[in-house]
Amino acid sequence: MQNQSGKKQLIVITGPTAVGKTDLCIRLAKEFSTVILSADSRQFYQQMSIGTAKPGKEELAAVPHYFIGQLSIDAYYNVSMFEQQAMDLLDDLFQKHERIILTGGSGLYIDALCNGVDNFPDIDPEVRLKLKNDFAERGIEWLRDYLKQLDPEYYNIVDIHNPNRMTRAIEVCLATKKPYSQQRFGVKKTRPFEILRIALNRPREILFERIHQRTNAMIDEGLVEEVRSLLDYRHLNALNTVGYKEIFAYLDGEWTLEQAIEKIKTNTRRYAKRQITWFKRTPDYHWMHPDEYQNILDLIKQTCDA
RNA sequence: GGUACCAUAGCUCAGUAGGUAGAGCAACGGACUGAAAAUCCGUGUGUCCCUGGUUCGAUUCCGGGUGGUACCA
Repeated sequence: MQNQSGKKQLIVITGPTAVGKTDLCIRLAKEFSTVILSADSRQFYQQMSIGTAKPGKEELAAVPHYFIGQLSIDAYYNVSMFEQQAMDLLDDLFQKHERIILTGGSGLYIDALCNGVDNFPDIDPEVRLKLKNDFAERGIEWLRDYLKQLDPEYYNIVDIHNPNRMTRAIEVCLATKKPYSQQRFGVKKTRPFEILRIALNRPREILFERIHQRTNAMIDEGLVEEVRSLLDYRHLNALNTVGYKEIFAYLDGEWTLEQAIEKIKTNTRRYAKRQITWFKRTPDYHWMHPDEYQNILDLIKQTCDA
């Protein structure tokens, strides 16, 4: 079953939201009697199920899943923690499996596991909070000036319209007392396993139709109630999420339910577009249609049995 | 059936004192290293309903047609 190098294989199955990743992965996992790791930054949260289109009970029972619902809604989490935990877990799981499936739509998380991310110290949450407040009070010019002073090199390449990017750089500078740009290496880490990257896609029109249908299904399954039960946590980052923020606006009386549903569909379409843009820049992806099961199977076997 | 008003981008609409047109939303393209379903940047994609007339030139003015809306019958 192993390839020439004797390495195990991580099969990455990604693609835009609603393309059909879950169904395909369940089928593949059964075929290879293996397990599924999720790289979906919102399905991590225990209390977010309907709105994140988590795999259903039957699916979770059929194949062991990891990184689904392992976090409480108020837990802090980041991509570096994911990299570490997933690497540790893979180390263990590859003892028993030749192939393991990684699926999900969070491109940053997938890339962190495949390529690694640079090492930065943990940042005191108070620092970020203070920067956030200062920015709200003093505006983006202040943020720019601050960054320019701490790290002129990064200032020159950063998107100076993007507060999140600049805030991140500043907090690293403050925590390390060194410019952020001098700690960004972007070196690709080598992994002790082979990685096969597959990106699923469908004609745009069809994808959008699926988003439309799936959003309606979420409402039928009780999305409004799920969101209502999370009202106390609405300020948390985890809930700054398509499908949740729109329903909050409905519960606030800002939009009708119909308006909120339309907004969810629109924002989901945009999210799907951003995902596709992200995946396109990694040339390793084999772009496949989710229905090409045999071709996907052949690709996996070919890569591994070669 | 009559009268009035309307017909411009995917949608809602603005505009052109006659020189082939522009906003919002949608859409499309892009960026991305601990917030990533986040955050941010860029792009107008058009038989100006059809058809005659006037004019060097009509989306714009005039006539007719078609469709829609409102009111009157």
